[in-house]
Amino acid sequence: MTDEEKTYKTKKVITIGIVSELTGLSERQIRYYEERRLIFPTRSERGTRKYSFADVETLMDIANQMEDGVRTFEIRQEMKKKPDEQKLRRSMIKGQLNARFGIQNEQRK
Amino acid sequence: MTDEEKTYKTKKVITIGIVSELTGLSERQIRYYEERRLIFPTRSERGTRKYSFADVETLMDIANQMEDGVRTFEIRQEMKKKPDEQKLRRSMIKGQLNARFGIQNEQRK
DNA sequence: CGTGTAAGGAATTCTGACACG
DNA sequence: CGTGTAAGGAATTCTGACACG
Repeated sequence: MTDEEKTYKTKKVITIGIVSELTGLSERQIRYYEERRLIFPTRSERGTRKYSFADVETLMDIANQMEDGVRTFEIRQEMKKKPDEQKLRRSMIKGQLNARFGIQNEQRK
Repeated sequence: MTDEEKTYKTKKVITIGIVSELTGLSERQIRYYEERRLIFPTRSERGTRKYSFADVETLMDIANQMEDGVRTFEIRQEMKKKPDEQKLRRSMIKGQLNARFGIQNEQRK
């Protein structure tokens, strides 16, 4: 993945209405998952939420887990354990990887 | 580039206000370039324009050319000649590539 | 707990037009 | 030709709250 492609995935440019279309979730649900600290959109200058494709994917994952009866609290716990894109990115920014690339993103436990 | 990454680049999910922030162009300019048939956003159900990252890049290219005094008419001509991402994509959809990958995207003629 | 809804306001987007040049 | 702007309407988004459970 080049830097440009990485940007496409993580740049926050999608408004909540389109995220709703993309995920099938209601805006209410999307805002609630933010309140529960499962996703972290940025804000535009006037305060509208902006999401990335990575956020959209996280939301679809959340939706699947909610269907299975998982609680938001539990989903948050699980996200802490599994290094996902967000955490991977964070460590990349810290410049402390380059060596370990074996981190996996298991779909089902 | 995987299919997913391709989607990130070409999926139309960005509203005109954010495109304006990203490119530094006014909404008026962006709509005008569409009128001049240089970009082709899709529309949401209620009619708001949606752009892709590829569109944003095209717009930045257009902005550069406009600065150099190139007319919209001439930019359109040039886009016809040079196979850019959009055309490449089109031929990929047709399934008729896989063999030729030497198409270049010259920055300056 | 997770989500729907009505409420009111603020910001967004749209179109067609006039303006300058 | 390319772009700014005022105009009016329609759609979007935001927050805090009540509701059910």
